[in-house]
Amino acid sequence: MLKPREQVSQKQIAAAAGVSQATVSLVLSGSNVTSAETRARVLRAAEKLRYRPNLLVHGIQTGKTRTIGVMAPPYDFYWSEVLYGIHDVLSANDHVMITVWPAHHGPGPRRRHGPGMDELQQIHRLVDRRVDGVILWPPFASLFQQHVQEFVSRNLPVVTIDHELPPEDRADYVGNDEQAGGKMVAEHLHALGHRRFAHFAGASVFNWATARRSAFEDALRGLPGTSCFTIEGPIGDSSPAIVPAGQILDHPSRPTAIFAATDPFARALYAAAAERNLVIGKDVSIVGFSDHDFAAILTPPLTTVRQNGYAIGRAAAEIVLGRSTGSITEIEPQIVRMPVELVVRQSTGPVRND
Amino acid sequence: MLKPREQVSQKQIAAAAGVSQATVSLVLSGSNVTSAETRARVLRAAEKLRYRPNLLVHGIQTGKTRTIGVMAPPYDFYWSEVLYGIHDVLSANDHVMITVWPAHHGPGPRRRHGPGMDELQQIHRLVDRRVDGVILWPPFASLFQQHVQEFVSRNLPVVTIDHELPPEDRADYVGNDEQAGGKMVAEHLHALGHRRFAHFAGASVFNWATARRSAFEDALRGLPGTSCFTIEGPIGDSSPAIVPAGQILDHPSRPTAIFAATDPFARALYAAAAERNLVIGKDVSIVGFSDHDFAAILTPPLTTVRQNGYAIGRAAAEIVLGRSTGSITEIEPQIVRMPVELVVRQSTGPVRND
DNA sequence: TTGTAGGCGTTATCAC
DNA sequence: GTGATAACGCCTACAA
Repeated sequence: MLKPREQVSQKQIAAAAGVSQATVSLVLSGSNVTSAETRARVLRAAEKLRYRPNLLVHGIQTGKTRTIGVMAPPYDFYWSEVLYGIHDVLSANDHVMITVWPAHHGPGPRRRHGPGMDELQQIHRLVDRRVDGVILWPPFASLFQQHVQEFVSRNLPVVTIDHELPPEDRADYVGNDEQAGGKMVAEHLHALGHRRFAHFAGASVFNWATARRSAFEDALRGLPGTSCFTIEGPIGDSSPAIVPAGQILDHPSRPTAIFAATDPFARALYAAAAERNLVIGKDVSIVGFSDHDFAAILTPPLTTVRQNGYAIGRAAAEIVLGRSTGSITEIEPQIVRMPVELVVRQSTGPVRND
Repeated sequence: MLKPREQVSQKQIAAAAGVSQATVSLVLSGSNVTSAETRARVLRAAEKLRYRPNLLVHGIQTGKTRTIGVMAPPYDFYWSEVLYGIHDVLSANDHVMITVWPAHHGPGPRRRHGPGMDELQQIHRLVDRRVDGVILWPPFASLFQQHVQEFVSRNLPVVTIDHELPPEDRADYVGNDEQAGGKMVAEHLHALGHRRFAHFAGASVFNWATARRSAFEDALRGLPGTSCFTIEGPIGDSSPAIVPAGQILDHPSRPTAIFAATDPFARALYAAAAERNLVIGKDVSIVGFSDHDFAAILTPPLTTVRQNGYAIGRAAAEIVLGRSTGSITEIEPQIVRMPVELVVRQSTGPVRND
């Protein structure tokens, strides 16, 4: 067996203070049963040796590691905000997070031993370290739904963000109010006089995408004289979203207003519009979703639906912690839908009478 | 003591397979000393019970948790790339990272019990979980240098990114070749005919900022007929960098070319220039540093120095792992300077003859 | 080939 | 007021 790094243990403090290890434990855990002088000697020795408790031990004893697994990368501005939210709540509750993701874009061949093998390994890294719960982002939750059972079957609390799993999966959910968002967009554009719409939808494997889509389409159906077609974009936005973006603009009955399911999709529309010499906000109005950091920088600045990633992250962390500590006891999945807000900028304008 | 969550242990497998726990351990560790049938029975039982090893135990036994502490937030595009790089190397080596940061921007009063208290707590969260090493970003390393001793004095390998600590701190270092970057910028602008320069410097508490600055200033000193003044910007870019940006543009001998120490600073210059009706790339040339995701979106697209955050992250992770596993034995700090690359876009142009 | 026993760092229970 | 001792899950001599 490997030699453990020299570590200061209670045993050494005991030796230094001339008491038993059990006494050291008592003193350090703050109990009042020891004599003042013993206590002082022990504390002094502990400080001098720079003792720090071993949470691994505490973990195997109590079954709680005060550690949460987070399967969500700093994918973009929104997800970084989500991570900040999770982090801050965990920190405030003396917890910590282990972050694991699918591999990014390393050099060399991407070895996979079958679909989802990476993800299964990552799950096991979390389980083997006995995390108290996990938080998942949509690509994980939707693409690897079977893997979620690895957690649930071990009674590990699971919270998904922006992707609601079926109730039998026993996962809590925190997301944005997609319903309200889609509706806001429809009403905003309609109020500007638009009647011919298009929706540049997110991949239908994602709950948020289908929710956003149906909310928008449903709202339009309630508004007389409107028409709308929908084109689905790629999964992830590294893929060439410009192709479907072009298809939308080249559509026989070109829409005067387009609702892009994400800000990056909106960006693809900007590029496609530029190629066709269409002026955004005049020839065609565009709305995004998320209010990414770049949304306000685009020319023209993008009208979009602001999601509060930070609040989402906080809510998710609060739920895992609640499950882990037992302060949340309901068996039914908890559902949180965070309000969103329409941020009107210059990419939307009144319809042109042509 | 709290009741541990029902967990599948080797004991239970032993009971199910009708052997001793030690035998289970032998089989699961892959040794060949057991009979084929015992082995099969044990493995079957383990699988049925969905056994997973407990790395906490392994950690207290071997002193290695296969976990690295990362004190670097997904602060912006560059730092997210760094995190991806760290993550991928760790994953490939069956390690995992715990990410801790200073608190973000939570609601309510930000309670601090003294300077750097948050950070000390975060450090202890890592130490108490017995991480095998840590990676630090500049604000941490520069602002809390004394805290670094909390790690070093416990023989924990420390790698800093973009901020080189003095050798006595025994921390390895990975950063960008600031020297080369600053020089590239000076030469690029000089070649375009510029002679009156300004540098919008990063806060001097940061190594990268002073390195960038002196590289630029030194290079200019070698180019005849040039002049340059420098104004230092705020720490972090949430602060109003627009004020010093304006000072630069309002300077009595207004520079025709400005080197901003960071892309966000360049952005502040864009805003200040717009207020003054200066056309960027014509009236004034601007260069940034980092090649953030927004650099190419700005109008005009920003000329900047590209740093390879992903490679930086990978290098840092490789060094901590090397230190932790003992494959790196040198006592002197390891130093890695990653090459950078000038990305010329439209924010720089030939000097105007006015 | 398999089982017993000691130990890793800590907490909690029980004597003393 | 303090010190043995068992227990947590696992590994590893060593014994059978």
